[in-house]
Amino acid sequence: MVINMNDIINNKQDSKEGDYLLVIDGSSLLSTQFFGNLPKEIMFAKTMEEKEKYFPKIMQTATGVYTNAVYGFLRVLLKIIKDQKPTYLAVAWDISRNTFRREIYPDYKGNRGETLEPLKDQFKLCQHVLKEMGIVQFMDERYEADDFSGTLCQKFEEEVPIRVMTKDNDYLQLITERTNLWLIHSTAKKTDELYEKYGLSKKELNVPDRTFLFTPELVEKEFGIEPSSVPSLKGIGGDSSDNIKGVPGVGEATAVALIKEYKTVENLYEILNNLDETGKKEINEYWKTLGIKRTPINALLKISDTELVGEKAAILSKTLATIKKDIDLKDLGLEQLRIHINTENAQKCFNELEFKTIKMDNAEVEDSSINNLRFEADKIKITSNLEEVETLFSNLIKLWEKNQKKLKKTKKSRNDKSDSKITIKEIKKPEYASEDAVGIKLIMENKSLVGISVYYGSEASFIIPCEGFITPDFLTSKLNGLLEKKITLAIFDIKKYLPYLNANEESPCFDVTIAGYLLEPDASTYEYQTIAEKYLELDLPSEKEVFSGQTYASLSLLDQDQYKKAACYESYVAHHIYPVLLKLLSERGLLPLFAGIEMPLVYTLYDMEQRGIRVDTNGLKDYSDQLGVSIVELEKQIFELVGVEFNINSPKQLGEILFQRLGLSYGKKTKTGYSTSAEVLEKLSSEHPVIKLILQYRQLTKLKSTYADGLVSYVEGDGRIHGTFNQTIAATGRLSSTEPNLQNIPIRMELGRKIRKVFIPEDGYLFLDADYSQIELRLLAHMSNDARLIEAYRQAQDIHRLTASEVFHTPFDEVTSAQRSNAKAVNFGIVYGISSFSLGQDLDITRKEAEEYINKYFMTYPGVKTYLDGLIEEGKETGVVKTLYGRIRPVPNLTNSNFMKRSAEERIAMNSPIQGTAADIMKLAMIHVNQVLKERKLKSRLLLQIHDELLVETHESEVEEVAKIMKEEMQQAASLSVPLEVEVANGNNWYEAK
DNA sequence: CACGTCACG
DNA sequence: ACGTACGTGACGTGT
Repeated sequence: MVINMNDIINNKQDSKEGDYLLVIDGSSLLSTQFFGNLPKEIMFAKTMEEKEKYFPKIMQTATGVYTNAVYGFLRVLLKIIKDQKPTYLAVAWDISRNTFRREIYPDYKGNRGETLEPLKDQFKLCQHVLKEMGIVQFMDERYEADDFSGTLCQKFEEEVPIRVMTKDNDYLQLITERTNLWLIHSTAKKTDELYEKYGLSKKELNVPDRTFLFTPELVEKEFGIEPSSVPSLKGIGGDSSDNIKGVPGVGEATAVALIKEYKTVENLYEILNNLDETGKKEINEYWKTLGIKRTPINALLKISDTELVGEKAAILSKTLATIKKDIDLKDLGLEQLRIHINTENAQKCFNELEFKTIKMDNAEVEDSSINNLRFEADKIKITSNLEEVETLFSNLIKLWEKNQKKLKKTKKSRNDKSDSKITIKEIKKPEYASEDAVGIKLIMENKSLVGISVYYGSEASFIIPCEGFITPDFLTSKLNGLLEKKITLAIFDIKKYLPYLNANEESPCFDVTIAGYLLEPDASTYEYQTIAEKYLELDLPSEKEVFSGQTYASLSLLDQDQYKKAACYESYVAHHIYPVLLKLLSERGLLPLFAGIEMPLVYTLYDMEQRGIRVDTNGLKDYSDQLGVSIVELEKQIFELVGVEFNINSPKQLGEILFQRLGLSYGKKTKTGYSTSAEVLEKLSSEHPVIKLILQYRQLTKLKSTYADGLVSYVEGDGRIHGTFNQTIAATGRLSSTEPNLQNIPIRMELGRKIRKVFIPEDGYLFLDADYSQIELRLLAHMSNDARLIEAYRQAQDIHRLTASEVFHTPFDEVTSAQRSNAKAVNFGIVYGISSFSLGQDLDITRKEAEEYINKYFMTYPGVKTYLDGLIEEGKETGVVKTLYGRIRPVPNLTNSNFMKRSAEERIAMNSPIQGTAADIMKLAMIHVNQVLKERKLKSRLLLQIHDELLVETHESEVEEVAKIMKEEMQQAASLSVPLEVEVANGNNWYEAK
């Protein structure tokens, strides 16, 4: 049977979305981006002098040209071109205040302050860049951006639908069925609230971030008036931003109510001017029914020769607020606005402006070069014939060898450029072939191998189901044969297949999933579909999509064509992606980390999972029963106290009981109701005796469901739990543990801690537990190179006490335990990327006091301050922060205009290098410990890693030797400017060994 | 399937 | 202008 590869690789569908014209109010967008990308010190500063102090912190080029606004503008623009895909584009600018409106009203926009110095020149700069990019722009001394926008709308809306992007709401008047508005808000929250209010999905509407899509209907719903009434509304109510006064004495609410009723200024005065005294009284009464409180009729009818009041003011204000739609644009045609970005010029500008994180190719504005992968008409052979399979493999090996010879001839030796500051101790590690790998997929069903798919170019691509003479063992031996020939195999998630793949640390196995993870550690998945799309620009159906609809539980996987497809896709992508990822890893300095840490670690983790950890199932059941008894008792008492039975586990019901039935004072609220978190409840514990019981109940049910009962279900036939360690989840480089999570077994509370007694070693064995002492703070000392912190650790001082002594101005020996524990919180806070707000909350002190602590801390350890600031700087410049071993963490939001997002990213930038380096070091230690144990043929085995702790099951006869190995390997995993301390303990269960 | 809550480093 | 600590995973509830 032969499958044509064209049937398998579906072409990317050219989803033809509707053409439309996008008109951007450039001045609006540039100024919002300017303010959004200012350092927060400037936002907080009150006086101009204070603001100026921080101008040097604004993004600028090496020569001191401010670029923050232009940067933001371009990012937004390119993102829109990519995501919202406009067909035509025009940008309109305000370039002068001397517009025709000033001729009729000299105070027009008279209330505007001076533009901030750093923004001034960016208008011209931005216009220059757009010009270079080939984007059509409109600007003129006499007209404003809105007049050009209005004119463009008028001219083209019959030809093509239009979107106008601005932050000024006087543009609302331009809205029609054909012309919609993207109104820019300063915060995402505002827009989200609006979308929620009207039950709209941002995603479906496909709108840019922080903009709300206004249609005529939505204008009507939100403001109660039609778009065309907007100038009249401003005619009455005025517009403070443009210094349009409206009718003096009439406020905004009244103006809205009047325009809602009369639509235009003219209609309103038509009636008002023809009223007699009784008519005025009647209309006053009528207006009251419209919700108009203070009667504005006198103000509306006021007449004066000297002042601008009443109708005269209304008419003038309306005129000023009316957008001009008939500027003569000569013979401008729509086609002249079609987007054709001159990418070369654009990239040149970006380089000049030193925008390293904006690349033209982000925008996908050009037709991405036709993907040659799509046109391969490769053939996949499916066979379970022994003879055929043998031939396929031997042909594959011949082909490989031929290709390698070719490659070696043309290839210059690759320099693994690495900027990691520490060399990785020599261990066994794989050597990968240049640019060429065999893509392999092992097809599993119920944890057994049912076949493999191999992809190696058109001449050696096949699927082999396990049938007849083709056994799992046979396939294992064939794959092994490839590895012995040093043939590089590219596979997704190798650890999953190690039962059938006899690979070890030195095998040239390239785990595509892990490579994807190192290149982009905060991605959500690394499935073939995602990887193919990201790096090969190839659109494949995901495994899920392939399977959807037609799976037959009764049939074995490989009897179903769609399973074959998915297997083919995966080996196909693995093969094609190898040279791409290898190059990227090399370019980004990630190869030493990949080959020296992550790949060898795969086998260590596999060993740990295979070994599993023994559990005293009876002990676990007893523990569960005891908890059960206490829970029932607590339940009874709680129901008695509140006088009604309810589900205590339901935050909804509990909230209603506590805060409505019992009337307790609620603190926080969540999206869905009252918060009943432990934090909130603890503050209430004096208000009602039931609170303490509820907290106890929570504690016990958690222990019973998650730990006691939860763990029992994971114990396998051998009396052990074989959990999974995930290597590609945590964005910092840490491991994660699932099914079950063995990294969050209780320890902080005694009751929970007791559960550790059921984790027991094999008969004749003991547990050895080793943990790094304060590894993150020590790394902070090393990485910041702060003299004082380093000295303190070299002298083995109590770091929390030292910090307390300095921060609280107390002699070292007189530091109280409360001071020490506060200082400890500060130390932690620093590692997490501190904010005074949160530290204050944590310590229950004011924000100001917390800020004092932080300031004192930074005065004590000035190197730390410099280091942390440097991390943010580095992140802004390069888009990533790095660990000592070169592991990267993207931090794209350091320039986000949303304060919250930006601040969160700053904390990430400060924390990730530290947390990540600790993870790197621990991983190295694990590989070493595992390797030494095996080399020395010891019976002891590594079982668990809990971030800074290792648990080993040690044979009684080996305790001392293994304790020494652990301590030494962990301490020597990295050589830093401060010592790494490791504490080792042993015991007959996990409780004792800690 | 999202959310709230809580367990760990 | 925003209302937060960094990094995880499992459970129960309620849509």
